[in-house]
Amino acid sequence: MLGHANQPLGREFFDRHVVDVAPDLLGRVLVCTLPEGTVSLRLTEVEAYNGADDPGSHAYRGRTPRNEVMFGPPGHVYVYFTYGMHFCMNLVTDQDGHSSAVLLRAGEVLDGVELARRRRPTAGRDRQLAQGPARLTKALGVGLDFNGADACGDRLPFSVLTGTPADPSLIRTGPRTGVSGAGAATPWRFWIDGDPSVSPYRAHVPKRRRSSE
DNA sequence: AACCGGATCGTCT
DNA sequence: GACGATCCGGTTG
Repeated sequence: MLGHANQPLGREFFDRHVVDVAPDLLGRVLVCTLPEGTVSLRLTEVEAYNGADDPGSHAYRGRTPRNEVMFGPPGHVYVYFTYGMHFCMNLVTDQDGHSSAVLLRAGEVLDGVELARRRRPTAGRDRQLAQGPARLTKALGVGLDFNGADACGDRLPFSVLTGTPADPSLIRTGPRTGVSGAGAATPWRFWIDGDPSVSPYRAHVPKRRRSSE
């Protein structure tokens, strides 16, 4: 039954509450096909961001040109640029008008390991190719130009396949990485326990102000 | 393995 | 004008 394991996920998959979609994405296969070739990966770590009630979300303070896509229909890709050099990628969830999305934090590269390694020459082991949200986008070849792209249907470059959903008993949850303030407490980070491609947990550490002495 | 600082710029205050 | 949903290379234990 191999064919059954790789059906594309339709828009209805994403048209649910972000906290339901996020763990359900674990084990799914994200495919990115560009002129240079295809890289696919099995999602192993994600984070839920729920715009309306979530102080950690980019959308919390309302609609801006950057977060526009989060407010649109589900199944689309929200890409943002951060730290002056990195891109991170989300899949928009919930109905049109809501502003929630799932940040893709890590994955295991399945197809296109060679291409991914060309894009990430500093990676050590293969498991590190997409270990971390900015590493994941780099391995896939994703930049700001794909903000707003549709991840459902037959359109390139993205599709999300059913893959083999993670065994629910292996799914762990915890606080989100890099989120400070009230939103930090909510355990909306999901990962597959024991998977080697899951990025090591780092608690948010506010940058210290240099004291005057 | 853990910790530190530098890189680098769009976004919002 | 400050800082971020980060990564990397260096150093120290």
